[in-house]
Amino acid sequence: MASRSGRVTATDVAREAGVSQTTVSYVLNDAPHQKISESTRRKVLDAVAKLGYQPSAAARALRLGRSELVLMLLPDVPVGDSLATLVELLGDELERHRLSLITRRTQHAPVSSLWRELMPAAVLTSLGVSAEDMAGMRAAGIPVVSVEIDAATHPLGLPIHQTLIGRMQVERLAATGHTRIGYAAPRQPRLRDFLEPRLAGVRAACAELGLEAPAVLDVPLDAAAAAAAADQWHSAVPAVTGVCAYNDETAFALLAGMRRVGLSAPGDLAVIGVDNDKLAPFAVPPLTTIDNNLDILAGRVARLIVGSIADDTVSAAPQSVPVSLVVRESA
Amino acid sequence: MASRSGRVTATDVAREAGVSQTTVSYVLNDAPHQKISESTRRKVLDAVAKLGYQPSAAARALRLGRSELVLMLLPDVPVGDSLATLVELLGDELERHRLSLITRRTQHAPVSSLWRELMPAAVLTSLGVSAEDMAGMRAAGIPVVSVEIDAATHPLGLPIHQTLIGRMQVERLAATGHTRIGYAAPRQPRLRDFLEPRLAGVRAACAELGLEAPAVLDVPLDAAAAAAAADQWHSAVPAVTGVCAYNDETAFALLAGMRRVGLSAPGDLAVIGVDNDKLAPFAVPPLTTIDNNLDILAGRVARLIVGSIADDTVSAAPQSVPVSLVVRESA
DNA sequence: TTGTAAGCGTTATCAC
DNA sequence: GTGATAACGCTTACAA
Repeated sequence: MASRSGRVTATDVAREAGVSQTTVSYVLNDAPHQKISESTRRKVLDAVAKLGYQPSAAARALRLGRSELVLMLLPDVPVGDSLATLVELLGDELERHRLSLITRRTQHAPVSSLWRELMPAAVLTSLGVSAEDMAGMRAAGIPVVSVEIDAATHPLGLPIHQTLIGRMQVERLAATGHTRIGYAAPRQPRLRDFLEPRLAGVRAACAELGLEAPAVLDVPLDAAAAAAAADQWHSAVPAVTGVCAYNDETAFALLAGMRRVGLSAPGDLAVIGVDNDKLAPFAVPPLTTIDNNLDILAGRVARLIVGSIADDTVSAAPQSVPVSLVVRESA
Repeated sequence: MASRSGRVTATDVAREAGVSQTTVSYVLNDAPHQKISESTRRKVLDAVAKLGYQPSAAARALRLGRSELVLMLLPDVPVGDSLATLVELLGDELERHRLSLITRRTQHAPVSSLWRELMPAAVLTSLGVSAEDMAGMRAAGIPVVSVEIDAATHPLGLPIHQTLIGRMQVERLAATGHTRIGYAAPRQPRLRDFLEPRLAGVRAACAELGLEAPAVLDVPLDAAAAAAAADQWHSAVPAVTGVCAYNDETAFALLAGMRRVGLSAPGDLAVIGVDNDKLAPFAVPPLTTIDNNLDILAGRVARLIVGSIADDTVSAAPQSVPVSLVVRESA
């Protein structure tokens, strides 16, 4: 029976089981250093089941000084397919550990007020979190895992090798005989932070393979504009014959643009995307792309989080996440 | 200065401002029935700013009996593009009201333990939440907003007119001269609950327009399989000339399948999707589709939630969400 | 107008 | 082995 409010509390369970509330807590938390007799344990568990008791997350958080929430700070970019997928996968993964994922845009509220308020069990950052905030969180004992673009500056984070992605795109194009490479960049300035490392990888790979620097053009998500870019690449001298697209979305736009000016892939212009979008197999022609294996990343990040919550030692070995080439027909 | 833990509490602010902790609370909560002198208010706010005080969500939740979390219960289907978008938009919208959206799969944990544990400010349900859970939540005073498929059974929810979507698809095809309609259904049995009302709408519209019942075929996300379906429709007697796809994804697969067997849209087979996927303009040919205006839905749901948290009167007027036809070239 | 004090439901430190 | 008891940080009658 509930005390006076509608809620069933540990005290109610204690009363029902004929033990003290303390004992209930011991049983439920699997006795840190306590020995609970089997009979008591039974009585308590029975009472719990009978009353349908659920501990209050708020009370627990207040007492422990940290909640079971994982705060994910998102950069202020339009969340694309792949980031959305990562969030979803991560949420599922964390759910298995009784953790709830909360996402917040970095810009909407000062980051510091956010973590102070929520006392999250861990914080996941990607971009745009200030060094002070980082330090503050760490000082407060909150494990911070950063899924960063640039592995070098964040040695404790889990890197997505954006640079590697760019490299792999070029390598594929080079392997299929292309020597003059184009890069289809999205227009939104907001994406700059994501774009740059990928483009850097492309540039580096071109240099290493002895190719000319990539011809970078804006390819907005608009067929007409994409057509202009396609045309420009095609009629350059020497002509660009292979294009790395920032992502699959951009690749789709480019393919549509090419169609408008009578160009086809991979004959006139080979196109390779990034993300392995669900629709990539249905592009015309089916889109060759780089899969960043977000499911694997999600699993690793989740494990890293769970681990750093358990151990205080943030031994977060920054394992790089595999990235794979998916060959279809466009490149 | 923090008491002894690292945290800055309202008591610290009080000390700094030279007032009682109560006064701090009054000032910060904008004085329900209190009159605070301007000078005190200033002192408090200054101290808050100086110390960087942030109230503890846990303590507040414990005291108030409810947190500032909004729990969204998701059906156990692979979260597709459109549901993911809804979640994202909703999260952004709720963030503006200082609410945090938490998503959970209905199946992973018993629903009752979830809400009892989190004491959410509101719960958002879509499918697969039992009547008992509903009743339990309502009894506990938690506003429940259901974004349901079937408006009739959930008069307090906010309906997405899935049925209307199906209707509109057929109407477009009929308007462009098609009399024999096909329906491209996804294979996953998990999607049944979403599929059925749409298909029902298609059936109803066919009947009302005096057309034959739709020829329903499975169109999995596989070009080869989709090709078989396309062929079957095309060679039926009388031939199916217009197909409603379950969603844009299915439509993409179908278009790819058609290409394999030398069929083209809309000439041989007109295709109309649902979702207005970002990539729909880049389909070959550009995909005609139904936009379910999730941004509008998200806004309404958010307002409904915020409203029902404020008022206790769940006057949730179930306003239906507009759905619009986006004409491109495929149908 | 401001302060005192009683909880909200846990966990954890002691006694027994 | 088990049980009082004191926080955790906040809101809100009730006093002053």
